[in-house]
Amino acid sequence: MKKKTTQGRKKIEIKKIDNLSNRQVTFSKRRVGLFKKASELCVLTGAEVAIIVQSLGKRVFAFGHPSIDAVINRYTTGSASSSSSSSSSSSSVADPNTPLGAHEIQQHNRHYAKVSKELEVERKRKELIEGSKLENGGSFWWDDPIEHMGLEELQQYKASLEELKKKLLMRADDLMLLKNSSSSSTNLGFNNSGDINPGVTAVGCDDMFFNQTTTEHCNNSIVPYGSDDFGNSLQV
Amino acid sequence: MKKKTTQGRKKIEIKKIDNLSNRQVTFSKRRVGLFKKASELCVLTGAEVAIIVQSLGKRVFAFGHPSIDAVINRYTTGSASSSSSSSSSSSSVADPNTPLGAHEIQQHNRHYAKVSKELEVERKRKELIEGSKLENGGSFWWDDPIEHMGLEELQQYKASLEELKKKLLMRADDLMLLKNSSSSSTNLGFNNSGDINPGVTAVGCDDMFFNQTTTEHCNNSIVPYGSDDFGNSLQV
DNA sequence: TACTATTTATAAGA
DNA sequence: GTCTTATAAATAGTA
Repeated sequence: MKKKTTQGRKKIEIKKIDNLSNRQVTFSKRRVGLFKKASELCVLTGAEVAIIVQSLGKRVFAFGHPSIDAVINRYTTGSASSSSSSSSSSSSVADPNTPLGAHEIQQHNRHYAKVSKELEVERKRKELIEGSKLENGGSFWWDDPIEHMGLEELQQYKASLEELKKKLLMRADDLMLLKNSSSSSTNLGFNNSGDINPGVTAVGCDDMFFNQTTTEHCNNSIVPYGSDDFGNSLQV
Repeated sequence: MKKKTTQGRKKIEIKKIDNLSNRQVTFSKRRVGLFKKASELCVLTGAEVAIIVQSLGKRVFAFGHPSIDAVINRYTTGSASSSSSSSSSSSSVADPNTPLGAHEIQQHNRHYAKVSKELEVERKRKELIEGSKLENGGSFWWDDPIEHMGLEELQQYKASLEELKKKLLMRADDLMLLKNSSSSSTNLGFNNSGDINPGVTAVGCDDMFFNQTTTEHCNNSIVPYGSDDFGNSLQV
């Protein structure tokens, strides 16, 4: 018969743990837990995940699927951000002791700028939606992100846009005829008669093997991370 | 008294979820959980964490404390070196554990909150579209007969049309951009040109959202994130 | 979404 | 670090 040897888990407040050793213990436990969660997320949903964790003691732990560098690289470069200058020499930076090249940093910066810009656009679009959603319930199909469309969907999308354009032109003509009181110079017509878009091609995503790497990097030593710690759930 | 309304959580095998929608749901849930765990780890132990998650749909979610870039940078450079260059403007360094300053983090959090909400809106909108695309059929608000409109109504109508036009133009630009940007990179000669209508190839891995969060239940110095200061206006 | 019944994660100890 | 235990949290399936 067992007696109650411990009081079991206690609820804790999410604030910095004062006691150093407790903090370290919690760090270890939760780091493992975090990585396990991450690996499960990868396996269950096929997502790609990269995690970098640095303890206060400067020890660095990393998790990545399909690889830390692949995910980070894609994040920093944004994949399609190629513009002039620097080549596509996206070398994977595997070792934390290997400094980023100027190219990577530039890419990174570009990416950041790009994302910021996108956010800006997104925000504006949101405002537009907010302002005019009454007209049709807030949903504009033409605002659908084309990034996620397949070929068929895109073609249909394009056709729809063109039809819409036609309608708008007709409508504009009607308006002009009926009431030509416009003070603004905005003309509703699309003076260019070209296609909105002849087609969209995207860079293919290279398929990745399912793989997981986890490493602990330490300033003075490298501690291999036992795959058993959380790799067990990764059995494929 | 409650009756047993659900059978509760079931044990699942850690293997890829076959059903797409289930997979998506699980992804969303677990991503949130993962980020929460990460934030707790940060707060409890003062660790620095960066997480990048890419769904199969190529959407990117990122978590970082004190900032994604800072952590990644440190990882890639292998040392605690400086900032992530661009974007950082504030210089208020208050907490030793947050080199970038709470202010910047706060900004990031706002950013994150906004974008999250926007994404939420976007998703809802998409659902609406999916559900009512056919319903609307050919009758959109801009098809309303203007003949019976009053002056005021007409002017508003015109404004709406102009806004619509703007949107369409932006959309067209987006399409163009995507098309152009995708044909770059390692062009070893097998670009899909030569085709009058290049067509569309499945989405590339480019567009992404930059999300950063650092827990909401953090009341100390790290992330002074006022609960719901932002979400209010976005409720649809 | 929101809700539960369960499974998991984990805080304290040993 | 490991193992135990009681309990807090996360979450799979459902309405």
